[in-house]
Amino acid sequence: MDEALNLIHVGCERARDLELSLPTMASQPDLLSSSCQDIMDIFSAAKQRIDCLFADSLQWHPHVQQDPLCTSLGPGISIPPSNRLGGTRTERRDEGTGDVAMGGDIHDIPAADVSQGGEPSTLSRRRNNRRGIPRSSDEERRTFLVSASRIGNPEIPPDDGYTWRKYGQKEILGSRFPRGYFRCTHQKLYQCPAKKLVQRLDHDPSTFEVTYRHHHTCHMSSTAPSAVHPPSLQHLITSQDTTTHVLTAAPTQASITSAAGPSSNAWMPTAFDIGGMNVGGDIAGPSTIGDPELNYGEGHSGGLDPGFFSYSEEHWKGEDQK
DNA sequence: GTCATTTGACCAAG
DNA sequence: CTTGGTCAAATGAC
Repeated sequence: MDEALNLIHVGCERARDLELSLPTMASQPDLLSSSCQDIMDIFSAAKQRIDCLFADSLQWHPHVQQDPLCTSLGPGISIPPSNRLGGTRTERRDEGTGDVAMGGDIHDIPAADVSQGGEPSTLSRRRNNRRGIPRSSDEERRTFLVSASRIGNPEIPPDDGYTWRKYGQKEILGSRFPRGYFRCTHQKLYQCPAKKLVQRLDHDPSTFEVTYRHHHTCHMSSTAPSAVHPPSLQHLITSQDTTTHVLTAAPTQASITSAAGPSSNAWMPTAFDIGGMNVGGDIAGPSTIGDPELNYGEGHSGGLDPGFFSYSEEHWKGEDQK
């Protein structure tokens, strides 16, 4: 891991140098291009090392990188579909579902499809409705820890570029904070199945556990309003049977919908998404580090905040020591 | 009027 | 029976 970290260090330094040199290099596209290539190569090498470590620690097979189910999060971060926090019955049950087809195997039943029968009363109709998800489903889940404390209000988790509509909130056993349930705002319009569950951590209220289910399909539509401005990667933690990806992102205004109202829970996030597994960052702005690996998702360019790494490294080390 | 949030009830799985 | 996930009526904001 040290080797990967060193590479990331070097890459960050190069990126910073590039940033400082931008005014002068702007007129030298060749130099600019080669500098970008250098940085890409460095991060790419770091990614490979981290991937290898990941594969080893999780006993993944080498094919994991080619596995379309293992979606790249950027340099060094790949998430298997079966990745999730352990502990709950649901999560345990989902173990070993890494081969589940992603995206195509949607188990959620759209509301429009749920109603059956003729003209039942409200009560009977609701009784006939299939409530709750089949927890034994093999649906894909991806869990991340999202720190909201780096930029902006730590009470408000970062934006992920998607717009979410809250459809439920529930007290979870053993948790001080309720879990919020969100679905893509465009679920109906574009039959977008993406959902996310957001829960604040007991021991670290500034961190949110965000679980994504299914992928966004709404942004595939040319008319879909969803714009992806994924967050920058913060770091990841691997522990025992749990691999949790920790990210941080700058909060933005764009897609915060559920927290808008005065009656909303201040902490409850609406958007920070890797629902489409699009992770990168809008912090870096135009100076995107253009590794092909960083082109997360469907045509959304990603960027990494040069400053993010220095932060994440400290964080990483701290977590590694645990 | 439209859209989003809140919240109690419902449902399936364990 | 317990629990997590979802539905949908009620409510509020714009």
